[in-house]
Amino acid sequence: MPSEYQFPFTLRHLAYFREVARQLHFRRAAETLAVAQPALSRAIAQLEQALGVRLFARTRREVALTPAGAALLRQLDPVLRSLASLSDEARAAAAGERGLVRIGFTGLAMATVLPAILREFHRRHPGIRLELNESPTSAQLSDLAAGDLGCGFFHPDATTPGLATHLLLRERNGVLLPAEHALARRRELRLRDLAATPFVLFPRVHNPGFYDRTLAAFAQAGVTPRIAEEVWPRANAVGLVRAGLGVTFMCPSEARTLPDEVTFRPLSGPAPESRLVVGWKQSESLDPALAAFVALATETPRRNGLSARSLPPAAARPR
Amino acid sequence: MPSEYQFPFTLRHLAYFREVARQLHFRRAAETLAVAQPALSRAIAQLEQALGVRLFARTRREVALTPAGAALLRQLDPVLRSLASLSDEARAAAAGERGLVRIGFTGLAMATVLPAILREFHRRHPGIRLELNESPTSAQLSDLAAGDLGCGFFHPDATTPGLATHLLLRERNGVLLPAEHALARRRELRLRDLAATPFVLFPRVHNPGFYDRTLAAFAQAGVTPRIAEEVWPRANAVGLVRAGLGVTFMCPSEARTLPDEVTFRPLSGPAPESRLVVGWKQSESLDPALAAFVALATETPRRNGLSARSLPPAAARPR
DNA sequence: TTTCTGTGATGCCCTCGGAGTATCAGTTCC
DNA sequence: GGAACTGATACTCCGAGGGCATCACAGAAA
Repeated sequence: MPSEYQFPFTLRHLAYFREVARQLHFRRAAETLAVAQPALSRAIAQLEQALGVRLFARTRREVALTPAGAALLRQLDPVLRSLASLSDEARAAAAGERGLVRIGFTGLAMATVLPAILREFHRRHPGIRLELNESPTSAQLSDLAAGDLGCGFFHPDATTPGLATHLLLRERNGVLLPAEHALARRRELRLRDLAATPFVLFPRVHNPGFYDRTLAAFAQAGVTPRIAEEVWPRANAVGLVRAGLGVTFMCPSEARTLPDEVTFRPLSGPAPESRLVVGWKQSESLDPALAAFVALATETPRRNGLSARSLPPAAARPR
Repeated sequence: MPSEYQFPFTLRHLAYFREVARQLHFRRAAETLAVAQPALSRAIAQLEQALGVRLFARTRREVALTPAGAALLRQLDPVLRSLASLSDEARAAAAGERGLVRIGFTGLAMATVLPAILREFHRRHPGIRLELNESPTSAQLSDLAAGDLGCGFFHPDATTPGLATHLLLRERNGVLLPAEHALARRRELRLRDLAATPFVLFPRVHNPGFYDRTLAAFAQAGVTPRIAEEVWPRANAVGLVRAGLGVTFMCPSEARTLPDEVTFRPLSGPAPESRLVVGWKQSESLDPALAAFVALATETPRRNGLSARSLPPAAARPR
């Protein structure tokens, strides 16, 4: 591994060489470079000695490039150009015009608010790349704490210290059931109607908040649910319902595009509630690219197709 | 056009930054770089001021990269690498391991000696690119004089001053005639047999030496040729012969792969002679890449499939 | 041939910036 | 509260880079 770069020349030498090579005339090049001619002669001599190669064939009357000089000149411009762009790139990164934001999300986020946010963000900040990872709430929380994730779209449990969150979505769930299910003919269901029906749920660890609210809703309705299967990610629950293994809960937002063999019905009375937040690590100096993303994600979310009344005031704002 | 590159930083700044960014520790980085820690602190501060961007987030106890610093670090290595390769490339060019040789050639050269030379040269000097242009002798001579051509494979006329040449090929021509031609049944022909047959030749200007030797051979045989067509490049003469428009001269070397409709027959007695030389501009300091090519082209040419006795001693050698 | 003009190289001196030493100011751990 | 460690600052020194004057040489002009 090249741990050290030691250069036998300086950028000054290279810039001087370039000008002499372009003009093939020391005096004029010196004038262009705004230095005296002797300084230029010395600088070129130093560069030649540093490289161990003669760069110019000088007669008393003419200056010509040697093959080595020609090779150097040919290769020099791209290098100088990318060197010059270094500062611009660094400034762009500082201004949040470049960068990478690592984003975690759950299936509900991708089914609801996330696509619109991504599209808009890419429009506003084309220089910032996004890295998207679907992962459960629990994993996102630890990744956020470890700094492996810039921000996450997840389902909040208790508030985690050091984490700022902003509520994006709060929806009463409905029920997804096989189309041929007896209850599918009703327009609306109640939890207690489902006492005898096996449920498809998910491992509590992945989203304990929603899991617990679900069981609380059952308790409130005076029913003990029959949990037939646990599956993850939740999107796979649709397949199990379709196969007739049971019914499951689902947000109305998620229920827009469904196969024919399943039916979505809203719940009246007690119902589990899904909450989606965007969360990021509290910090006084947020990465500019991340700050830009969070700013967009926490904007007034009317354009996400949610009715304004379903949303509480913002919990926190970056910066 | 960016005529001037002015850098607000030096390579020293960049190398220092890189080391601090890698170690995230000023004191240890200073030790690695073999400077005192204050010098490093100042250099980084200067770089930050020059770029107008904070590169490190320093607490009294910890150093971290800012987004700008991360961006700079990410982009820096490739630039430093190509910068470091500059000297190697220049040295390689001086040593003749890099470069470009512009080569002119005629059809005869490509049909005989050139392919083997090109193959061997590419094997020995993979870093040197070759630019190949087919052009007549006259054009090559002026291009060589003007420096637009490094060396040429052509048919010598009078020796041109300032040009070094080396004879590669000297062959008595035979005759190429349509397969159904009456004379095609003979194993060998004489020029005077061809008195009544129309000839396909070429404009004298393109190769006056061979043209004149051809007419001289006719005169020696006591025949005045009937010139039916003039065509250039000479390879196209095969097509005309094939079409039955006449016969033409050809080297045995060229006559190895021919269509069925034409027949090659050697000449006994007087016959025009083709000469092929490689020539280059006489100079005390030849471009290393060109020198390498000329050295190969003027090597003992046995491997070109020519009998040694048909070749005079080398006329000149580079260097 | 001689003179003149223009080329890049060299000698001398000065200045400015980078480096080292010593030290400071703040943080963390015991 | 002290010890140990961090990066930043003050001060001095020195050498690299620059300018000015000049040299050595090659063509052009007379």
